[in-house]
Amino acid sequence: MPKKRSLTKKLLTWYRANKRSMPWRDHPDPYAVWVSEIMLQQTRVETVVPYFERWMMRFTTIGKLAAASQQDVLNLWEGLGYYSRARNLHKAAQVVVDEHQGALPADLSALQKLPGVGRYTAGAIASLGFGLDAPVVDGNIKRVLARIFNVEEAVDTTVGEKRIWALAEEYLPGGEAKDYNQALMELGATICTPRNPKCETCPVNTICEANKLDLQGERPVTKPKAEVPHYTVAAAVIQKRGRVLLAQRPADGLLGGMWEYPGGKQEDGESLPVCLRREIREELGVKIKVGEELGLYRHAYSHFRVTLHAFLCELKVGKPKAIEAQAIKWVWLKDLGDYPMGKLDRMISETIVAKR
DNA sequence: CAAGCGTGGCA
DNA sequence: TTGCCAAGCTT
Repeated sequence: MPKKRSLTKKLLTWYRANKRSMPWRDHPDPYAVWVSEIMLQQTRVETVVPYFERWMMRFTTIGKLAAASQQDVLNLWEGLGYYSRARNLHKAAQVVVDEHQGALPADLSALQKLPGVGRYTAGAIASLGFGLDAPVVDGNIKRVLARIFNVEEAVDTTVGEKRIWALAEEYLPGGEAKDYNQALMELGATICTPRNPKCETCPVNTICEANKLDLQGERPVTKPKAEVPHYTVAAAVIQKRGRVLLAQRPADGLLGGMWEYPGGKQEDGESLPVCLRREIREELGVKIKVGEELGLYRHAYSHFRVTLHAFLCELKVGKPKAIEAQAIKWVWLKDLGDYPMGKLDRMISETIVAKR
């Protein structure tokens, strides 16, 4: 086993000489650390930077965030994905105002009680925001520690996770958690990468067990992943006097709270127009006439792929009432930007505008 | 505790 | 084109 002192010293020295500049790193305060950590969940630094800048400009304090509408919050988050993060951040801000006088608590277990804050994020706010001695484990750290210590258990199982957290805690240098945690993550992001790690320039290559055994490619061990299903989906662009009908998705689940063109999944053996008429009847309670196809869009989500066919439609019978959807609204084309949508619906919007 | 939850970059 | 993965959390 590597010696603690020698490992942590090498990592800290390397980090202080090589850390990248980031907006939340250059002026750290607990609120900025919190927002950045939520945005960075499963998301790359370069993607987050512009969202973070806009967010901190618009919601300068936790109080301002708490007082905002969910619509404004989702709008700033649009395009970033995993929208429950935005809804939870908003909710948590209200908890912080109501129960912690508007300031984040400098306490690991109190932090972890906030919606959207798990063990990693609580540790990150505690160490990076408050300078406390708390360990963190993210995807980078799992990989880095699994290689340095040649961990043979799969890191995405309960047993493997426990082992990694124990290593993170055991090797945490007292008083240096802030830089040490970031050093491990920075090493994972820039040197100890999933593919083609740059072991030649790694500051701990003489200590790393996987490097010594030439097992970098075999670590970390993970369990096999499930196949992703493929769905065919139909969406209706229902127009009326220059406006289109948007429906708001239910608050939870996929794209929760976002606006979309109504429609849904094609069932076995069903034609697309039939699918669309059925979905619109169930979702809005009206009948439509299906017209020409506006476009075909392919998109990959985390756990499935879709091919979406969008059709220009007309209302035939009845006035749309929200049944499956939370709410519906006729929206001028120029106002589409005010409504937070997922990628696919945004693509359809662009096609509509381009075709006019 | 396995499954659900977005999007973009890269090989 | 497809699969993999990226500063995870919730149910």
